[in-house]
Amino acid sequence: MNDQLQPLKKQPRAGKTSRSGTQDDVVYAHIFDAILEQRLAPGTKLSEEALGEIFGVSRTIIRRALSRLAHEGVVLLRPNRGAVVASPSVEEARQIFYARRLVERAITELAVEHATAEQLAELRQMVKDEQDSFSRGDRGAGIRLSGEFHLKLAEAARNAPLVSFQRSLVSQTSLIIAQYESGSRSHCSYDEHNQLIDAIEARDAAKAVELMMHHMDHIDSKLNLDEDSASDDLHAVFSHLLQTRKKPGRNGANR
Amino acid sequence: MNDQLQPLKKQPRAGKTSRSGTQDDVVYAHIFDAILEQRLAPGTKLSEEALGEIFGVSRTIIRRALSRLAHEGVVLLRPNRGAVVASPSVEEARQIFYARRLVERAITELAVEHATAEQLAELRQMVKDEQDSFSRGDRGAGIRLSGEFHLKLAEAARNAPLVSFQRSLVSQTSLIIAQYESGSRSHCSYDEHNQLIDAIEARDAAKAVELMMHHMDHIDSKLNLDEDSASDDLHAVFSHLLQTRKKPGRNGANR
DNA sequence: GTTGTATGACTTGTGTACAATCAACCCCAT
DNA sequence: ATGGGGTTGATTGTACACAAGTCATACAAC
Repeated sequence: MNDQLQPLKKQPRAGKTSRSGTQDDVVYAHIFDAILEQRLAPGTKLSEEALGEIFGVSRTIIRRALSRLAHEGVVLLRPNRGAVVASPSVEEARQIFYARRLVERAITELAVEHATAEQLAELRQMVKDEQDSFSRGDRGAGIRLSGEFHLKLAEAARNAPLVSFQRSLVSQTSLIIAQYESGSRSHCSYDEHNQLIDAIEARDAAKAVELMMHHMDHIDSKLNLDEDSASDDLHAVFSHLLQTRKKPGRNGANR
Repeated sequence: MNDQLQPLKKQPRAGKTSRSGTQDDVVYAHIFDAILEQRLAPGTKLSEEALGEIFGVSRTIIRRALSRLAHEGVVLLRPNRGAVVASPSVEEARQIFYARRLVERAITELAVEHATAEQLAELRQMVKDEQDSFSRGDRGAGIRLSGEFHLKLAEAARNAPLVSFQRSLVSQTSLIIAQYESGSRSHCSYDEHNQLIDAIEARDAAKAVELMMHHMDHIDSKLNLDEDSASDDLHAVFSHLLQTRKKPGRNGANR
């Protein structure tokens, strides 16, 4: 279970939430990334002690990071029963996508109004990185960068509450993609991202919003959130209840 | 400073977030309420030890509650320097109101679509309670109930992410009102709330949204967020920098 | 063979002690 | 008198230890 978490390489990761660098944030960022890159599957149990050993900190720190992740909706904190990576139901996914459309529309309009040349350049760089990752075959990094693109766009909108809400929505979307993705088609086509930047740079709000909505359509058309995916089998139907059924891999526990 | 916090009366408060009752939630709810009722002014220092003594729990619990409040934006957590009640700047207030308009519009549309008869009844009851509080002269409870009305409406919209976002926005709005309210006029006129319920019950989305937007206009027209409020006096201008300037009452330190 | 129950191991919840950090204060020099 | 530097006091950050709860296994009864 825990071999999916790389043990704390100190190198200050690039475009991340790496702020003052209190170990608190480091742990948070690593788990957050692991989820965005889908190295942590929905339903995975997150043991406090195991994580503490991996990152070399006490449970206190882990606990704070988990509680923060829980508040953002990517981790489910069950009282007395520990934390698991959230596994959104179809209904939850719908709600998240609804909220995301709402927020992305507002963000796009605000970005058209407020985005600076510097921010646009950063966005273009991110799209390039994203494209590189995909063509390099690093699907995980690609998905994460795609998410961070939408987050960066929110920052360009200059509205702090929307940014924090967007952070939560983007990471949950990543989880949903992990759970419900149908084909192996590429996700956020970076081409759409580029066109979006063009429209924003041209200060064409109507076109930018239209592109963004189209982009949203694309994303969830790639998922099968239709009921049929539910009628698969009992195990899948109640996956959000069981959470984790497999034993914690006794022997070779931690490395 | 701490005489503004009532020391944990066990009586299970009525329409509140009082869930499973783990002391964690109790502390959170009490501080949250105190802020919504404006018994805790923006900028007030929230000492962990003092709160722990007041509520009869260890700092561990207080710390969790504070971190949760910080995530919702009503408390500012300065590293190594403790927590204070947030004091939003004019710019932050603008951003919050923008986001709130966005969310309230969506919530209203969804509520028109999803609200059950039972929920509408609850909403009407809340408006009545709110009206009672104001006419009873309990301005604090009135403001809190007014905020909880908007929260309840969000729940009727049946969209979990929006509810949690709305919670954060409503409480921050309460702080803004505390800081920037001009006259002593009543706040959310409960009459507007009632008309809103009527429109929702009639499933008239257009009218409901119009009423809600009008309602939002009313709320921030009562504030003076215009620059002039900035030129008031030095103390107000830099309140977000100083946070707490007064000495900790040397001698009779705690108690 | 299945269901219900009890015991044991393990995980999480909470309190407390110690270390690190910051703010205020005082003293001294300019 | 004013500004700088070190010291003191208090508050927060982190780790650890114990208490409480949960889950799993084994055993007994039906």
